[in-house]
Amino acid sequence: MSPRKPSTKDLTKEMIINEAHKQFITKDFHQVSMRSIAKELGCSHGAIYYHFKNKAEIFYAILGDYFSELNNTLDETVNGPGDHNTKLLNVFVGYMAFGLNNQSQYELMFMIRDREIDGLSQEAANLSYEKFAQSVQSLSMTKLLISEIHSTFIALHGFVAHYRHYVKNYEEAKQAVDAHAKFLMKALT
Amino acid sequence: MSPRKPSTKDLTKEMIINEAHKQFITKDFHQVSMRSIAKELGCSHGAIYYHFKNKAEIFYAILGDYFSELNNTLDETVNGPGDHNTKLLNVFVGYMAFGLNNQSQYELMFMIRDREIDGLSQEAANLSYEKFAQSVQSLSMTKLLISEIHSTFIALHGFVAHYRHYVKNYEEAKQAVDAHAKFLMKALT
DNA sequence: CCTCCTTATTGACCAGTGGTTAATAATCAG
DNA sequence: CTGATTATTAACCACTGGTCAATAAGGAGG
Repeated sequence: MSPRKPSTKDLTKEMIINEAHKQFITKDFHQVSMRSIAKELGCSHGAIYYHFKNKAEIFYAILGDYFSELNNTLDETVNGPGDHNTKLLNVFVGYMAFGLNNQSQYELMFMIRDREIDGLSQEAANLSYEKFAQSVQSLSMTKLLISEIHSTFIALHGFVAHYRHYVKNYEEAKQAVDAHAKFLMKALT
Repeated sequence: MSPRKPSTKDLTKEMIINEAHKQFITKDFHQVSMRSIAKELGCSHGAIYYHFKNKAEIFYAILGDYFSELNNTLDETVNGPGDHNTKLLNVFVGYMAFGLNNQSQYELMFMIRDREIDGLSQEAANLSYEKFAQSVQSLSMTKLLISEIHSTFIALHGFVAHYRHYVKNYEEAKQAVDAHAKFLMKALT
């Protein structure tokens, strides 16, 4: 009745995710194909479908870590040193830096709304936004409108969505990031 | 030496563009295929390649009109009635409305930076941005920083990029559009 | 050891994509 | 009618995501 021992080193979910992740760092979702993953893993692309029901599922599995990273960055900024205004500014900078340093991932996390999301990535995105909203409110001197926080988020999102075509990482857009963060500070006070 | 008369009704560039445009209204760039265009036109998809060197060229040909429309909307708002502040607000609202009412087109105009742009769409996008920047400055009471105008544009872009996943047109996001426009007004004053 | 059952994997297949190209049909000029 | 030019087709290429019958690999029980 017992199944085959998983100890024998066949293809594992982990191996697939690792390989997909590896390629995902330099290519985007559409450029990483099931066949390119299989080829690098030395198996047929059909085998992958035994472990994942489709391509999206592989990449959604990867995104979990990135949502965590984004949330942690947020937490660390909020709970870190400095006055409220500085922290708030750093929350903005941190968000943009994350987006620019993880462009392929950011795209899948917040930009692609592929056919029939299982709500998987969608839910995590909403959670991240909630955390962002609460952090911004807690760091603000005054009571903010929900729409103000939302507009702020959208403005940050717009920055990442725009600059990812022109820079490879945060470093290359540092000045613009700072300016945008200050612009948003002004809008909130 | 003269070629065949173009008067005979074969396949024309115009017919192809019209059909592509027609499908482009309800589907996005990736969903409209050379074969779907050819099928509707009653020709083989290979024939299209005689008139256009590739798929992108067809769609870039379409975008010209949309850039014009966007620019015209901007002009009309600036030269229309109302005080400066109201006009400025309407510039913001107009931009977002355009983006939400022409989502597929907006995507190609400002979001997709496909492999090796000929600078075709890129250039038009820059021109549109320049027009926007000048309009905003001319309507503003104070001298604005370039970075402020840029941040404003990016915030508008972010709004469209975000909301296009949730609404079908401007009407459905009217409230949020207004709030966002007011938010940006606050940031600029 | 041998059979049975489960799991994991292959490779052929499907329908679709953008793009190329040799052959050919259609048309015109001389 | 002949020859040149243009426009079109259909077969082809190399891809994509996805499915599935056949099968290899291994463990459990007799």
